[in-house]
Amino acid sequence: MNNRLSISNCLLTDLPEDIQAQWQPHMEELDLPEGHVLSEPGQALSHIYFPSTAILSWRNMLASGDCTEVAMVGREGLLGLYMLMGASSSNNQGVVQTAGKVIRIKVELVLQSFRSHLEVQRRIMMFAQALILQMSQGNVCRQHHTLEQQLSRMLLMILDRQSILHVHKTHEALALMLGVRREAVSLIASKLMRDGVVTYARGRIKVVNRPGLEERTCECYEHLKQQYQPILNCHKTGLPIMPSTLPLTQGDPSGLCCAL
Amino acid sequence: MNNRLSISNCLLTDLPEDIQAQWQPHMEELDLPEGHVLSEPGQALSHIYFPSTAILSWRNMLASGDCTEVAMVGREGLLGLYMLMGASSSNNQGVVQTAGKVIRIKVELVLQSFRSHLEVQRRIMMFAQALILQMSQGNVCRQHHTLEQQLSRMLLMILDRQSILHVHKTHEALALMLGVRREAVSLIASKLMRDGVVTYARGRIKVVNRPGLEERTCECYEHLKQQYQPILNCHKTGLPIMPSTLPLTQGDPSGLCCAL
DNA sequence: ACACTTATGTGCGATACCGCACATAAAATA
DNA sequence: TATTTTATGTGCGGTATCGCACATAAGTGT
Repeated sequence: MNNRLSISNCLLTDLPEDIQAQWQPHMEELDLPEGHVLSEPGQALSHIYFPSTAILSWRNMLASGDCTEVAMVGREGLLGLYMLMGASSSNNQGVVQTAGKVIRIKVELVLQSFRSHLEVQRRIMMFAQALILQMSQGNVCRQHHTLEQQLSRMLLMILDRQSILHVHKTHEALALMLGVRREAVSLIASKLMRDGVVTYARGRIKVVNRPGLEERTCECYEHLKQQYQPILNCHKTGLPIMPSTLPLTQGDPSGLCCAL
Repeated sequence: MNNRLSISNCLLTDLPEDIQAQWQPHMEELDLPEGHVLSEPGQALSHIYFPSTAILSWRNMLASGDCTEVAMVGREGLLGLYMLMGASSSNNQGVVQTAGKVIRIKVELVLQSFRSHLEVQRRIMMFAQALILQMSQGNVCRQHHTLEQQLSRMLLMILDRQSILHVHKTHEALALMLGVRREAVSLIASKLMRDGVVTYARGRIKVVNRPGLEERTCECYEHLKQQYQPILNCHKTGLPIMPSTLPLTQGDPSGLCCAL
């Protein structure tokens, strides 16, 4: 479908060369807007989605309309794991959390390589393991940590998965992800602003003091960071991550805000 | 190690016969007390544990000492998934939540079959998928549902994984699993007692009205039930689940309190 | 029978977050 | 420019849970 893509998904760039060659012609690149729904709970998927500059999220929705983001997937992973694990549906909605590019490949092709190629399997299962720990940590974190700690962690995790310091989100959107009220987020956001950790205006948060966020978050961030370290950095360097539409406001030679 | 065990772990009984035959001689049965720690965070495991009458849990512990049970594994699954997924350690502690028997097998043997045998892989990944949903549901549930709903769900999930109606747990132990204070659990427990849903005394809770619990819990239980249905019931019937030390107080021909 | 440990009951002030109502101001649209 | 929509600020009463202190009662060990 496409002969030359700027692949910045670590899972893809880390694949053995024969698999890369096999998949390459079947890759489709999409540029997706925030909020775009990729999979609905209870439904099968036709493609596996590999985020490159986009960030996707797994959203668990209740009948009441309440919902919570249970996991976040950036360039280190994929969306549609359940299709590879032999389930035909998931309880979660797959949605674009941060607009950007993703690469998609038909399930059958990925599944076939997953089953036949031990290295593909190993790589994807490392991601699955990291995902399990993300959800596990989410559980304790919600139980025992303040909203300020949780929000700080969420901002840091978003930064780690993109190349800019601007988080393009309204308080409303953040509240939805955290599963709390908008006002609660506003309150904490204004506190973070007062403390000079972030600045923001109308749906654009800029992190001006990353260490400040790290001070304000909980141990959960550190735990996850350690878990994600091996998979968030591409081994076979691959192509550089494409800068997004927003200009980098701080000199960042790596083009990556990730502290890993 | 053992030639004839009463295997009631669904994962094991559902295995292809050749694998069963291969694993059988390497199975070790253990009778473990509540609270026994099987794996510490950050450490590798030498064996994979398959609960038969015991229930194991994954406990995420914080530096402060606070902790939360992020997942529960009964006869439908195993403990040590991370060893199969290529990780050498997990952030979670693996601990015996309800005393009983488990079967353990050396990691190397399971791993070898897991890699070489598609059916073994498929079966274990279905369990992994269910586990992911358990954690996912745990996240929304903690965020949006009352403690009464969560406690009811926990009791139901325990019942589904054992053959008796007595939950052998103190309020303290339940509070630890839910990540809340002991007093909070006591308060709700006494309410459930007043309502005739359970009776209890000194660490022994008896569910006398299961439908009552189902009314009091949230949709999360139903979601998980559907997900666990295919793996909680052994297909190749296998041997009946051994009744535990406590006598069955109600006629239960199946010997199973599970409503699935 | 005794002291001791463990499991549960109860009260009270503190806190974090909810739910709602409404104000303000910046962007989008007409 | 005027109007509407969207994003955020703010206040206030309500509720769930916390953290602590202490009472009670059922088992346990000597």
